Amino acid sequence: MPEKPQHEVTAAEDPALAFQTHDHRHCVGTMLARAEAVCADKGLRLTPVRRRVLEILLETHKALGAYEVLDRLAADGFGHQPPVAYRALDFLVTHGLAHRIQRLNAFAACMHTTDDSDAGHEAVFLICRDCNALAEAPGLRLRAALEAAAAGADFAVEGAAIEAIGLCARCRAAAGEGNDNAGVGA
Amino acid sequence: MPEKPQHEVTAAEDPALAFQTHDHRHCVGTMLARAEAVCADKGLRLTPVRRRVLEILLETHKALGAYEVLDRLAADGFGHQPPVAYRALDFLVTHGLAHRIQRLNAFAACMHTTDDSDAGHEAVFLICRDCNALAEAPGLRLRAALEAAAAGADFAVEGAAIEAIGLCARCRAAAGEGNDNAGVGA
DNA sequence: CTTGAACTGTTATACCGTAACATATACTTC
DNA sequence: GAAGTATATGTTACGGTATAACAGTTCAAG
Ligand SMILES: [Zn+2]
Ligand SMILES: [Zn+2]
Ligand SMILES: [Zn+2]
Ligand SMILES: [Zn+2]
Repeated sequence: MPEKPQHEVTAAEDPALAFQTHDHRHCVGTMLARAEAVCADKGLRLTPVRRRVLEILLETHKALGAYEVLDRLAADGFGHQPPVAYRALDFLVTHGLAHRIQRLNAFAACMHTTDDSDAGHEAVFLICRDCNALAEAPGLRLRAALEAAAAGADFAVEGAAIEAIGLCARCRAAAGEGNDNAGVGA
Repeated sequence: MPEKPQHEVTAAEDPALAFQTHDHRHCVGTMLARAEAVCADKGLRLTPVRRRVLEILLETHKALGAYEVLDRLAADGFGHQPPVAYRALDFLVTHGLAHRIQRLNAFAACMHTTDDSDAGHEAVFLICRDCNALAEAPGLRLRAALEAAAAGADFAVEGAAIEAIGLCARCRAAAGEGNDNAGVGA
């Protein structure tokens, strides 16, 4: 069954979209614009490599390995060596424009519009083990629960990685009906 | 200031102990006994390598890299090749006797006595960025909060890694007073 | 234009993890 | 106990992930 037409909403506002067919150009445009705004605001330089890396990450709601990113960069005429990718990725992660997904040794574009707690903001990552799509859900509640749990050990939380593995609605449905369906989120 | 004398409590019952001076032999004894009980119960074989790996992990409330474990194994007359360590570690992780800490690409002995949800039980890891000590706090509340957050994206959580970075009480105190203090937890 | 800081690119290397196969040990069945 | 099967241990070899160190380039002032 085909999806209903989408209105102008990005996965930044509704994480569930990452697992659905949607007009992804809105996601890309919104997040790229935010990146430019953030950099202008903080006096950071969104150089060609960095911008291209962000674009590459934004192409899909999935996490990409550094070497995958590197291959794409190389194909675009940038450097062919790991540090080229890692440095750009570090820049994006440091300034809250991308996230490292520990579990996958991979990176994904940040999907937040709210630049209130810009760098190192808290997020929860939902990773579908079937289609590999990745959504970024708001983690404020979880952060509070985490700090409560940590308080019991007299531990001061500075940052947290919260990564859940599971099945998105689409893949659950497919599994239940013996259906097969193609990729999503790009 | 020296710590007050400890009674017979392990880090399994009080995660905070992982960050304090304590009689660690209780931790080791308790967890080793639990491992044997679990294996006997499930018909698993806690072979010499596996047992030794668990002992190595139990030596300290810190996460150890696979190659670090391997070096210790080799020194004890076991194999010198990576798979020797990885297989034993996989066994321990699979059966809930150890955990993989994604953020550190490292492993730590499980510090739970409650074998209710034996394998793959949920836990929150608190990692002190200063002394590298690691505590395992109960994660039931967080798991609930996580499922609630995931429900918003119609995502079914099957497993989660929750890893917090921060400062333990001891290291906070040391930082605050310009003190220096030695290692802890072993 | 000069100077220093930041960015890009390179070589080389270290760390983390697994595939594939050979050997040895432990259970099962006769 | 012997034969056969499953499990565990050990080895070689390789692939994926990440960083150190250094050289050249671009940029923003001064
Ligand atoms: Zn999108
Ligand atoms: Zn999915
Ligand atoms: Zn202990
Ligand atoms: Zn500490």
